[in-house]
Amino acid sequence: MSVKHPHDWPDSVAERLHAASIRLLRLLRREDDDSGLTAPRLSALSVLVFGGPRSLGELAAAEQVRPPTMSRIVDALAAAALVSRDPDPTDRRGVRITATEAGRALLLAGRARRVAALEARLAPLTVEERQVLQRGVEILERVLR
Amino acid sequence: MSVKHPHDWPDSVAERLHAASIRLLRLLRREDDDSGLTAPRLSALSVLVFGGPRSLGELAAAEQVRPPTMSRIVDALAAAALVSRDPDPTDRRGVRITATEAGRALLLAGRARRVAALEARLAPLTVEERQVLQRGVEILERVLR
DNA sequence: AGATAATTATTAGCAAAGCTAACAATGTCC
DNA sequence: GGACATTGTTAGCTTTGCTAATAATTATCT
Repeated sequence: MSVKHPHDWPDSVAERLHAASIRLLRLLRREDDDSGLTAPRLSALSVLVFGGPRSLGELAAAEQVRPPTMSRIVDALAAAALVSRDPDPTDRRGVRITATEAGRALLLAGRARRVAALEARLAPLTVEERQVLQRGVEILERVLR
Repeated sequence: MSVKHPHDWPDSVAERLHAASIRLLRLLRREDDDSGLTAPRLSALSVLVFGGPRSLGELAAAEQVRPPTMSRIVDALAAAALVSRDPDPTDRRGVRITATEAGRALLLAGRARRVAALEARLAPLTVEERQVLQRGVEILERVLR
């Protein structure tokens, strides 16, 4: 009962990491308002810009959303000329969704705002604190992979 | 132009922290499906359970949502007997929203699932790595305050 | 005190996001 | 060739988000 419980102590790393991540993203979400896109559209576009073109099903899976939901999000993005829907040459059922140059530009500007807002928060940190934070992020990245 | 740019180098701490937080929460979101509550309801309930009772306006502000939106979320939570809406004794316009015992129990169970999932991910870490992560989280908590 | 203004929450009505079910089109397999 | 699986869309529902308008109460200012 004591060995099997990884968090017998209060305020485990996991709990605090969980809470801190929620607060961080909630804080940065405000920056997205200026983009003119809703959060799900922005998020889907982000996958395409940073992860490259993919099928609708893959995009839905990446966003943890059902295909019909993603289909309508792509509708909106395509209507705004931020993505293009092209037929998959190898499988004519499939669709290849790609971010356009306009979509890429819009997304990069938005992410820059978010990162800048976070940078501003991090500005008062000492060099040592930044290093600790960086090593923590590295570990976290490994854990999430 | 070079001094004023906090991230002239690629993959700044802010960028990586941002990306890692997104991935972390996306991963843990799956655990919420079992709760029977939607994400906004779960999140509002969380504020009440961990932050204590508060007015509708305060709750809306905490969730970065407009009062009408929160009013309906509270409707649903109250209908499920997870929160109670009581009149504010000092200001009869106001409403005091409190998590019920059932709401508290449901939320704690859900958070336990999320934290357990994250604990499972952190399990392979060495003691030293956990310590680095912990110190990183402490810094992050301070930055977000 | 009494009129006016500000605050608090709800209701109404709209757009967007999520879902399941049903469907069309294509690909796979025997 | 024909049964079956996969891929994406359409249809129709609930929930979430918003703004505008309303009711009720509290605060303010002569």
